[in-house]
Order: sequence, then structure tokens, then C-alpha cells
Amino acid sequence: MARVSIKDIAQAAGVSHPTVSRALRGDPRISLETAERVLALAHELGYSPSAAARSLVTRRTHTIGVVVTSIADPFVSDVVDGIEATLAEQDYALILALSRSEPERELAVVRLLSEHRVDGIIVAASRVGALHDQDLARLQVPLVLLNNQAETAGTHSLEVDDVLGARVAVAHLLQLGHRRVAYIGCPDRPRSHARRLEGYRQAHLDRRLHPQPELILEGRGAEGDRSRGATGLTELLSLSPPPTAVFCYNDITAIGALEAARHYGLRVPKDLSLVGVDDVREASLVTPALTTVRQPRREMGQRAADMLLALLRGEAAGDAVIAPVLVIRESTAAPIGQ
Amino acid sequence: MARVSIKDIAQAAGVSHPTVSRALRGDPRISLETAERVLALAHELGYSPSAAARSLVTRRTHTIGVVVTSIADPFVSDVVDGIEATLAEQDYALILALSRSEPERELAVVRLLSEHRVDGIIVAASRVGALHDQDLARLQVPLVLLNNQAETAGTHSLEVDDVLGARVAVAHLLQLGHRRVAYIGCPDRPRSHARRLEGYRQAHLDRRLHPQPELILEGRGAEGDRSRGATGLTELLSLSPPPTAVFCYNDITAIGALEAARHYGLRVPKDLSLVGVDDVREASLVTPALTTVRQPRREMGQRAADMLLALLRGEAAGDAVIAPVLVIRESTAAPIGQ
DNA sequence: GCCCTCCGTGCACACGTGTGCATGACCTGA
DNA sequence: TCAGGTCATGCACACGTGTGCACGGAGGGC
Repeated sequence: MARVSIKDIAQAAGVSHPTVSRALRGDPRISLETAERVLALAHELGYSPSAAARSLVTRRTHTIGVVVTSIADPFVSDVVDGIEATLAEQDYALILALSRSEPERELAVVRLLSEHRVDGIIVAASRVGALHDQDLARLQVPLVLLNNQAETAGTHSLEVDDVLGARVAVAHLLQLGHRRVAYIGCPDRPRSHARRLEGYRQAHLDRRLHPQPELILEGRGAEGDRSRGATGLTELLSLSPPPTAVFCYNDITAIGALEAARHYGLRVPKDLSLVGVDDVREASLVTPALTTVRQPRREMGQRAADMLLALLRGEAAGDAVIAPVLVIRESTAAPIGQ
Repeated sequence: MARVSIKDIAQAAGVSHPTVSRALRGDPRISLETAERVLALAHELGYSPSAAARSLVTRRTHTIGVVVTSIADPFVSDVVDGIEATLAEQDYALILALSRSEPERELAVVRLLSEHRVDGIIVAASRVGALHDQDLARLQVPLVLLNNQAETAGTHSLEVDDVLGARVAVAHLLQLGHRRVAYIGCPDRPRSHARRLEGYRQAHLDRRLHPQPELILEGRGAEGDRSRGATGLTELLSLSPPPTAVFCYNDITAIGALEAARHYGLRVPKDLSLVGVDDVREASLVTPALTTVRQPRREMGQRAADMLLALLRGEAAGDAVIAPVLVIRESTAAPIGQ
């Protein structure tokens, strides 16, 4: 423990401790001579300022809290990586707190961040939303919500443009020549589900096409993503004619559909094109590699941190919308006969 | 910001602030009556103690630093998840710091943790090791190293039993009836490479078999894991007779070998059995799903945190070794003719 | 030579909490 | 009635840093 304080330096330099404080902070009122002497001594004694003592008087901890449901989720950890990158540049410390979607833990998180007097908070909920809001807002600290499913008043938020992502993905399929493009959705996440569906519609309308209702599957709630992809595809194949391409709510759903397609003897992308959303690790590994809509996760983290730091500087920061990127791989091709 | 202090409570309760402090900490010397009054007021006013002020006098911040190379690495994020679980139980805050394998950043990390006076530090290096040690040790704070490649004196460490993991994996292959089992290693990580090779040897000796030198591939350094798996397998197939099973340094190497096997028209596991190490996400997703040696990552994080907390309580904590687990999936089977 | 100005530094206090010691009230026993 | 003891509380100080203000000295203008 570096237990040397500015008082020790003061004594060694033969000055008062306020002089040391000013010298270290580069106060121009201190003579060059003493400033140099103090700096040299500080270095020599291995002085390290106490963030606690400093924050006590400045009322700033230079610390921000990051609340996520689970750090094991690759989406979340990429976002946190981006957050840290920006914060580290500004010498902010990052307190990581996991809510684990347990009310008890969420309460403890709020208490922890409150006691440590974080200057600001970023909440990156991977899936479920609508938590914390109330309690965290009560801390009276700048709050940035990332990809939150719930609309919360009084906070700043940042999210990916889901409508645009879906629109670009479906436009890609339509441009390849597909005319029967299906959508397998996700009722568990109503907000992004509705937006992706909207993008699906817009892509059709952009080409003066009308989406066919029987090709739009809401899916059942109780199912997991993967199984929803499989059962969804089974259902779609019973139509006549069946779709030649499917836009899936996310990559895991698309992989489920991919497995089902293989089971039915369909070749992807020759007989069926598939597109997912998220660009999870598995997407590039599966055979054929999945065409997908990537959320620039790291960049989103950076942007969120930038927003928060701007708020801390007293600047006004509106909400931000990030544009996703279509990554074309091997699971999409022109339909047979084109 | 909860800016109400014990002085405010004291004033409201008509007592002195030390009395409030004692009442909140449950000092038995305070009368039950005033204690209750103080607690009620504290709750009513929304009091939240200042960790900074408290730590200034107690010389304990109840905060620990976690240093990792990259949080985006799934191994690391699982470990951090485990660390957080244990720390949260004890109401410790967790400052996350990324070194990113950049000397400049490592220096900044040390400075940051030093200024925030963390009570202890856990270093979880995913791959490269031999960093920080010097600087971090200088902080005079309990230090736990997790899976570090370098031997560092004066610190506590925790690692997975690499020898045992390899031994169990190879024993599995031998028990299936394989008699020519190869090993594709990794010269970049000499420590764990040597240990897995040792486990490979032991498994043979356990059955009174002698490993054949031509079946042991060290691999070239410049190559990536995946490509090393592919070129390694190619080399092995030129032997006569070729091996019927391969134990790979890690899953990515095994996947590289898997792809090469497919390229040569070999069916896995019918013609060739493959085993990896790590149980990365991809391992269970690839076809056929990979038999592998899982490192209990989350548990390792928990154990590391437990060790650190024990050290903080002044207890002696030796080094710990974690036993890995063999996960049998679809990439291993008895050789043809068995 | 005197007054004013400017420059460098120190004094005192503040931030919020914890703790050793003293203080006063009350009770007990002789 | 008084000495001694217990109990609840307050006083003063400490932790390490930052800042408003006062102070002393040097220099310049008249």
C-alpha cells in the first residue's frame, strides 16, 4: 500500500501540504522551482494520490458503474469492452455490477453503486429490460440505457436501428430475386420483434411488393430461439409454394432453421436462403456460414460511454441510434431458376 | 446523489454524529431506543453511507481490482462472472481493468488500481502471461494469479490441472480401443503445452503403452491454432499407418483438424476420433460436436475470489489446482474393426 | 522613501466517517 | 449519604485532499 501522503512530501520538501497539492495539480501560482522539487520528491517516494480522499472534497469519484444482466453473454462483454476503452482514455474507473435478472441482486447493485458514489451509470441489458429504471434513476446520477426494451423517461438511451437492419437484410434477399421471403419472429421481445417486422415490411414496400401474411410467423413464447427456428421452418415448408428465403429474428433462430432445413434435405443456400441477426460467434462457424445483420457491439459501448462522459461535462446528449451492418456470407444466394 | 450524511441524521435525531455512526454499525453500547430512532430516520432520509469517507479512516475500500487482457474473450468473461458472484456475496465492489496486452495500458491499470486503493487484485490472463507481476506486486496488496503461464514468486495462483485433463482425455481414447493416438501441440504456450504432453504420456504409461515419437507434433509457432490443426493432421495422415485418434492442444486446433479431415474425405468419428481442450462455445456447435476437456471457468473465478477474500481476512491460502472435466460428445468413437 | 501591486506560500477549514477517551446520569451496596 | 460502578452519549481528533483567504516579501512608480 502506497501510504505516503502529500503531508509526507510536504515535510520532505520543507513546505506546507497545500503547496504540494497545488504543485501536483499544476497550479501556476506555485514557483517553478518548488514545483519541480515537489514533483521529484513525489516520484521518488512513490506517491499515489488517494482517489477516496480526493473524491470526498471534489464530490467526484471519477468512477462509473456498469450494470449488465450477465457478463458471460458475448454481446454484453463486447459492449463492456467498448465502454472500458473509452473510459480508460479518460482515466475513469469502471465498477462492474451484475444484476443476473434477480430482483435481490438488482437491489444490491443499486446499493453498491450508491455507496461508491459513481458519477454515472450505464445499463446494458442483453435481453430483458424494464428493470432498475426506477431505483437507478433515484440515484440522481446521469444514466445511459443501451438497447433497453423498455421506454424509460428521464434517461438517455442508445440503441441499434432495428428497423433499418431488418430492412437491409430483407432488401438483400429481394434483390437476389426472392419473391417469397418469410419472417420468423420472437414474441418474447416484443419491441425489437415489432421493429424487425416493420423493417421487413418496408423492404417490401420499397420495391412495391406486398408482404404475404402467411409468411409472417410470430412464434410461440415458451420455445427457445433455436427450437423456434426449427418449428417455424417446418410450418413454413407446409405452405404451397413454400418460401425460398427466411429472415430470422436472430442468429440462433436461423441456426435452428438451418438444422431443420438440413433435416428435410434442403440445401442452403441453393434451395433456401437464410439470414439472421446479431452476428454471434457461431454465425461465422456454422456450415454454411450465416449471412447476418451485425450489431457493432464494441462501438455501441464506446458511444454509450461517450454519451455519459458528455453528460458529466454538462453537455446535452440526445438519444443515439446506431446503424447495423449487413454481413453477407454463404447462407444466401439467388433462388433456383434465376 | 444521496447527499445526506450522518450529521444530518444526527441533527434530526437530536444526537451527535458519533452516536449515529455507532447506531448504524450496531454498537451495543447505544440504547435500543435511540438506535431504533436513528435507523428509522436513516431509512426515511434515504441515507447511503459514503464508501470513500469510510475507507479513508478504515483503510479498507471493500473494493478489488480484476485485471484481464480482454473481456471479449469468452474464457475470461466466464471467469469474471464467477469472480463477481463471490465478491457480490460479500458486498465487495469490482473494478474491471483491461490490459489489452499493451504495455502502456498495463501501466495505466496499475496506476488506476493504486489510486483507488483496492484491497486486493485478481489477474486472469487468458493467454499471454508474464505481465504486470512486477508492477502489481509493488502495490503491496494480496494478488491472485489465475492460469498464468509465468511462475511468479510471492503471489498466490490458481490453475487448472492440465496434466490431469490431458491424461483423462487420452485415457478415454485408449479405452475406446485406439492404439495410435497422436498429439498436436502448441509451442507458443510452452508451459501448458508441456503439461498436456505429460498427461498424454501418463495416460499411455497407465496402460503400459509407450507413446510413439512420430505421433507427437510440436507444431510451428507462427501458425494460428486453427491452421496448426489442419497442417498437423495433414502431416499425421502421411504416416503409415496413420493415427486413428488425435488429441489436440485446444478446441480451435481440433476444429482445424476436423475441417482438414473432412477435406480428405475422412468421417469423424468413424475414421478418426478427435478431442480438444477448453470447451469453447464452438465445440458444441460444430458437426460432429466435439469431445473436449472443459475448464470449469466460472468455478475457477469463484475459487480465485474465495482465495483472495481469505487472504484479506489474514488467512493463509496456498495455491489451488482445479480439476478439469471430460465432456464426451460425438467426435470420439471406437476405431474401425473394434 | 512611501504606497500600491503582484507573487508565492501558509492557515484554517471542509468533505463524511470511525474511535479512544472523558463526561454525566443513574443505580447499587454498605 | 457517599463511594464505586455501569451505561449511554459527546468531544476531539484522525484519515488525505482541495480551496478561499490572509499574509509577508519583493518590486515598481511617484
